[in-house]
Amino acid sequence: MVAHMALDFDPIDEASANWRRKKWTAIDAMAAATSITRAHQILVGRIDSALAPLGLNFSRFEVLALLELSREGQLPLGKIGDRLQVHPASVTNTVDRLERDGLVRREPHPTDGRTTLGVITAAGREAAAAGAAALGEIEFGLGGMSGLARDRVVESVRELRVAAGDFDEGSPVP
Amino acid sequence: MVAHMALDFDPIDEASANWRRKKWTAIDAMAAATSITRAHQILVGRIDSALAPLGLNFSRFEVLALLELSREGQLPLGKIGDRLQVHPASVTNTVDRLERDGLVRREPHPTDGRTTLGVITAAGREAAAAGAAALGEIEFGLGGMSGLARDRVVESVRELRVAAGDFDEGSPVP
DNA sequence: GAGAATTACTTTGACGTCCAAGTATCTCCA
DNA sequence: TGGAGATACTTGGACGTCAAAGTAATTCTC
Repeated sequence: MVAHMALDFDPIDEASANWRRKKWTAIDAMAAATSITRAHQILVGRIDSALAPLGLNFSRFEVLALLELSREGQLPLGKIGDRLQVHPASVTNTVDRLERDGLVRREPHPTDGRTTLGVITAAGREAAAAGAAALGEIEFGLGGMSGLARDRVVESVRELRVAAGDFDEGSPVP
Repeated sequence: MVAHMALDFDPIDEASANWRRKKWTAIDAMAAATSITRAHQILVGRIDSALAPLGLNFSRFEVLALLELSREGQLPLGKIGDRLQVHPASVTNTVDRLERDGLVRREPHPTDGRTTLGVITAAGREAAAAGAAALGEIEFGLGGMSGLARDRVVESVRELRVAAGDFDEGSPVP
């Protein structure tokens, strides 16, 4: 984590004022984008700190959780990338480390020679549960954000995710 | 950018359902954290694409914009890190590249021998303006998110930023 | 006023992400 | 059925971020 000095003003408000003075455009968008960037930074810092004692970080935990929650405890690496929206090379890298730590193992796909399956191990299941507990404990780094604000973030970002083509609209809330 | 397949369901809704089934906790927080993570990913992708033709990326642009908006067009590197909330080593790295491209130059601080100033050059000012225009054009990657949603994100994240100690509360909106 | 502590920046190393290119396998279709 | 194209994963390179250690200069303190 970065050691910061607390400012005596809201840096985003100040940036907005400066941009306005400079007559730059899309100031509301700038403020929102900066907010999301900073929020992400705060969350990753808190989450990685909470997972570090378990030998995990957010990426590794996401893969473990996805496998743990899958029906068979295994998924093709490509499927993992699709679900987590990360690059295939990142999946390879993450699974390498999980495999090195004995939390996941690779297996060949029974019928498709191109495909590699990531299979969660018993140790992996334990790590996933421990990670979920640790993250629940710290509310996924969202401490300080109200329930209403959390809901609004989810709703607001859903608009963006739909626009980005993450999924087809109109899916029912389970 | 990662090439993704559009899913026919909302992956966050689905994850929430799975976590509920597993009796894991803080599901609302998980959904909000996942939303912020994904939003950040979408924004960075769009923003970096828009800035790439200018030889910039978001980090570099942020430094340039900060300098361009500063009173003297120059700031100590440490100040830059404080404002942008990035690690000193990252500032060094970013300024290295900006300096290599002639958009910023380093100068010794006139009275404090420890301090290095980042000074924006004429080319840097042009790049900052061009970057701001390019980002305004794409609304900072927020295309698809309504004005109401953007405002709500800013408000919601402000709670988190205050909790994280980014700044002292109660600063007036300029 | 000399040494200790602090501050500012850089360097080094570990890790994560992406792109582009490479290898292996499968699918499609003439 | 055999080759072109698509698909799945890995590798190598570039870049960004952070932590920790190193260097240099300033400030504090007795």
